Amino acid sequence: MRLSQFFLPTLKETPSEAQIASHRLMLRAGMVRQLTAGIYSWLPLGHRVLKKIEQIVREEQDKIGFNELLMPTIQPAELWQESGRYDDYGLEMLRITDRHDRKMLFGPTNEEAITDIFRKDVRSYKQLPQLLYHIQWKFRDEIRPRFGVMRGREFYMKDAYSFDIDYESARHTYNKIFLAYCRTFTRLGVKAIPMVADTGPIGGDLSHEFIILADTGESEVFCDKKWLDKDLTGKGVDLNDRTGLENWVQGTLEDYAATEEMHDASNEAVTALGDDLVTTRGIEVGHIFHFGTKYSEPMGATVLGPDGTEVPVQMGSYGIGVSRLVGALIEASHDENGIIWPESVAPYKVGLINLRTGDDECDAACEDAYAKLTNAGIEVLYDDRDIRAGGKFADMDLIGLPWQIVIGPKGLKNGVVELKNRKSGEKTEVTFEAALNQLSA
RNA sequence: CGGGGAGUAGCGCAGUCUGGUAGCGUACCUGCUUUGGGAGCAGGGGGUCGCGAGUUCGAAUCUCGCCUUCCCGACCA
Repeated sequence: MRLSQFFLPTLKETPSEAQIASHRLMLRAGMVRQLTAGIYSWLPLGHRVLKKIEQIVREEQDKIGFNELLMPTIQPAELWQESGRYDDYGLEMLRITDRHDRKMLFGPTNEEAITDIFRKDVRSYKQLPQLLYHIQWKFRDEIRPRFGVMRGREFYMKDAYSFDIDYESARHTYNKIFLAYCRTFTRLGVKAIPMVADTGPIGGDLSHEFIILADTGESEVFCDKKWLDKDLTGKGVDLNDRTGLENWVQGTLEDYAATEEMHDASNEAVTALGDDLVTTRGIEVGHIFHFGTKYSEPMGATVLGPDGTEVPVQMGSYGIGVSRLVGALIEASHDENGIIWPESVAPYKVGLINLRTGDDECDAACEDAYAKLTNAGIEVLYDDRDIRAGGKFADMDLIGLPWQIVIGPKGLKNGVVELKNRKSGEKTEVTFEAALNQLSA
């Protein structure tokens, strides 16, 4: 993409409403613009990151056998009256009325809707388990939206739902999701620590939150320092081996980690840690629940078992805050000059900087580099704008692409370009071909 | 919802106390000179001063009401 043809409204100064790093940087880097409190438009750069995160989340769901579908954002009130949550959910649910005076709502989550889909078409235990998910916008009318996309009212979430015949089977599904989440966050380039969680209004008895450690996190968290460099990729774990997977999950959860609500300072496991207990703040980016028959029972989601009796199915739901992750990743990775994207979610892999737009030799070298990078399948953002070098450097650091290739008259005289790593700040002078090779690797 | 800020050009701000032609920086447009980490000079465009009432000869400024937004707290992917 040529920057001259890209909508990238970067800001030199921070709009006064933005307080925390991710919000400031998302506005300055031209990723989002606020429409009203807690509701944002995603500009091209932000949209690319959102879609990259979404795709990684999707791939890891698909790998454990979940089926993607898409449910509506608007739901009828009756469904929620059936589950009993229409009254329970409170003011956070945005309620609306259609032209026939029918009560509708903008979905804050989809347990009811998915249960309705399930109950209409699944009749037998032989059809279980059913593993379904979608990635869709949600609306929760937060009392106080804040921190940009981290606590918006409208947000993009992956929510998965499972239906199993019994607890053992449901627990296996839970374990699969647990592994998929560990892998998802690892691929996103962050450490998200699973912590035993309060099940809250969704209910149930088995639940973990995945928390990214960051100073600006919303809640205080406590964990064994072993978590900080623990491998969560679950290499070699066989998804079909129930016992093996269960053992891996239990082994992983062996070390202490708890959110503020669940933390118990007098617990033996905590006191034994001593200085190895890390106290910091965290951002919740995922939450998984097993809640049994909480919805299947009132809503009549039953199947016939092998013995011919009708049983309510065992359900679970599993969420990842996709739009929140954009902010959370920035909180976890930035410096005074801007964002530092992990390569897996960067809007482009490389920024190509033409230091002297308008200079024939520079333009030709950059055009050649742009074509070669593009042909090599490398996502490149080419800054061909006719502005001074300083502005290009500043913008490129701000938007945080992992690599920069800087081409200017001085380097060209010596047949070299500058290759800069955004994260380490390391700059090397190499031939363009060497840079291309390194980036292709 | 309780407490505390803020609404003046795209963004950052001054002006409000003490009423009298709406300003500065930056961004934007034109020209010239520049060009390796946010250039210089000259010229130029852009404002219902959040909205509505009121007081006054006259309101960004004073009074009343409303709206929006940000921060702290209780709640949450």
